[in-house]
Amino acid sequence: MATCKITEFHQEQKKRMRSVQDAMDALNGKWKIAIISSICCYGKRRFSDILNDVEGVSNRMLSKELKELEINELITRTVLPTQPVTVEYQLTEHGNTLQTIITELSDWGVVHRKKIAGR
Amino acid sequence: MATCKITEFHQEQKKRMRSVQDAMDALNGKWKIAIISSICCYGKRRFSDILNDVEGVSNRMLSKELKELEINELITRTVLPTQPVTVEYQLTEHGNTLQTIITELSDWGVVHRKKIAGR
DNA sequence: CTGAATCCAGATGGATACTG
DNA sequence: CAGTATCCATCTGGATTCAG
Repeated sequence: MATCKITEFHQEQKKRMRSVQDAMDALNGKWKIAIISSICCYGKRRFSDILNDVEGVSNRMLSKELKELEINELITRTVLPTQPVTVEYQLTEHGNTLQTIITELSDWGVVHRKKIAGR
Repeated sequence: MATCKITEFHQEQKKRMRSVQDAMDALNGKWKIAIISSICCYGKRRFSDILNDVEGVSNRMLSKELKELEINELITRTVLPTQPVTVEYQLTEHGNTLQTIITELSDWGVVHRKKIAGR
């Protein structure tokens, strides 16, 4: 609504852009939000469960994006001493702070879709 | 903080995921946030100006992403009757509703960077 | 069960040159 | 000035197979 009314492209502005980019980097990838949603939804979730929840994802991509989420400390990975091995994933506290943003993105997405396609 | 405590992967949940995806689709691309920030910052902005603001973007990509933003009705494109031609871009009302989200993403990005790199 | 490895097609994006 | 066109290297991601 209010424009920024700045006459130069401030450092401030660049920092802001960098921060947004940092956030986007952590969330980019075709499946990350869906994966987070799946885990969040159940609290804990196993590899094969997420594979089923997230429609269309391949084990290759699931593996890759889970790894990235773990590196970003958004989820934890726990190997259970079963035979054969099972692995549980869950959100970290930090990962849980994403829920606000995901909700907002979801809300905006609804408005946006109506705006664009009227569906 | 609160997990969803649901025992099945509801339609509700899938809708949510789809909405988030719709939002992400509108914002994806390496430069979109930066482009929006540049335009927002000045209210109106010309092609070559944005090209300067957004460090690293090529005219090819700028053109492409501006076009996508326009399709998503986030910005408007106005050709001015000058010689040679100049073009002004500005945020639509709908585009302005993104500012909340961008701010939140930025805030989360700051926390996230501290968390990950301690910078 | 949970991945890693390989192969491969298609998308992405930079550099450069060109047009109205 | 504001793009478009072309070439080309790299990245992405699906399908399939293999391994602990």
